[in-house]
Amino acid sequence: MDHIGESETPTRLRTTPSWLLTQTAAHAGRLVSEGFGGIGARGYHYRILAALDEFGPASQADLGRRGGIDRSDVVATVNELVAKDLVVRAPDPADRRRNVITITPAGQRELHRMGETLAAVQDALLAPLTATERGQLTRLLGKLLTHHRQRH
Amino acid sequence: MDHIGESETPTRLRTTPSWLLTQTAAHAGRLVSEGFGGIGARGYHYRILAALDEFGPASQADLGRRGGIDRSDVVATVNELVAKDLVVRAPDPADRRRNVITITPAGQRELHRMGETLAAVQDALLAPLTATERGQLTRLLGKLLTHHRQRH
DNA sequence: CCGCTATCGTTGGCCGCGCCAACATTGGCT
DNA sequence: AGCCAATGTTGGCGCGGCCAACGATAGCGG
Repeated sequence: MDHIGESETPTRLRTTPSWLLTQTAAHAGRLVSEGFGGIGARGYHYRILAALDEFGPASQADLGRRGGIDRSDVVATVNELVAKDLVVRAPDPADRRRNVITITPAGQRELHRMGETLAAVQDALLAPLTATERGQLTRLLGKLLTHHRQRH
Repeated sequence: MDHIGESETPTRLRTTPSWLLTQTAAHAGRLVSEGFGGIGARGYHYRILAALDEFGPASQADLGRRGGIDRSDVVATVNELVAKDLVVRAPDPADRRRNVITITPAGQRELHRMGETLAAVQDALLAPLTATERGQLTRLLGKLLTHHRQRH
């Protein structure tokens, strides 16, 4: 009758690319969360610190655009980063609507730490793939991403 | 100095596989949500209906295992499916801890409809990829998934 | 110069998905 | 009989993505 069995995944799911994507992304997200959670941080922090480090001081709106974060979420994230002294928020004298966000030395150190844990996560995530396969994967995902970013 | 520019993505993000994964998964999820949302459904519904259709009546715990859904979330989802008459919940006479969930004809029709919208989403999602590239992608993702599913 | 429109920061809220703890009920095993 | 495992259910948490509204400010066209 019913084998008290191995709980197989339905074919309809196993063969659906979007399912494979969201599932692997969920695994990746869990690994990243664990890594970042260990140091009291999360993805939004890394995105904003990375943008600040690469492009220099910026307004919150710019940070949101570069990191793909909603303006409202940028507010909360910058609040957290300010509380940790990883970032400084100052009004922009040239445009009084804006705040200028600047990364602090402590913020750069934190970014470096997060980068290391992220690198470890990548290794764990891509463990079953060869070097060439990893290249294929990043290429294909990049292709999808650039395509759908244009499409608004 | 500062070009009021095109809000480029930081290199640290662009080159991180887990970032590519979660971003493309976010796009995929948005497409799926839009498709399903148009018919008042969501991902959990499809997962459970698909499992029921392929393996026949099952307990809620089994459904959760097959669809990768937490027991508590299965409860809520089955409630919704019952309210829509897509599924029937009955106590299992052979094991009074369990409920037996059975898909109804209306549920099968709904599953079919959802399958069609899902197929359309896959096309939109994978539009920029050739057939062989799509095969590569699903193969690589499948490899990652089976690997990390074993690792608990 | 005035007024319209756009942008910015901020608040507050919503949804989907993944997960966990607790509890009472029931089954299975020894 | 007694212990342990499984089940369904309730309630809660966190992250990520998104939207609506508002006041303040800038910029632009008439």
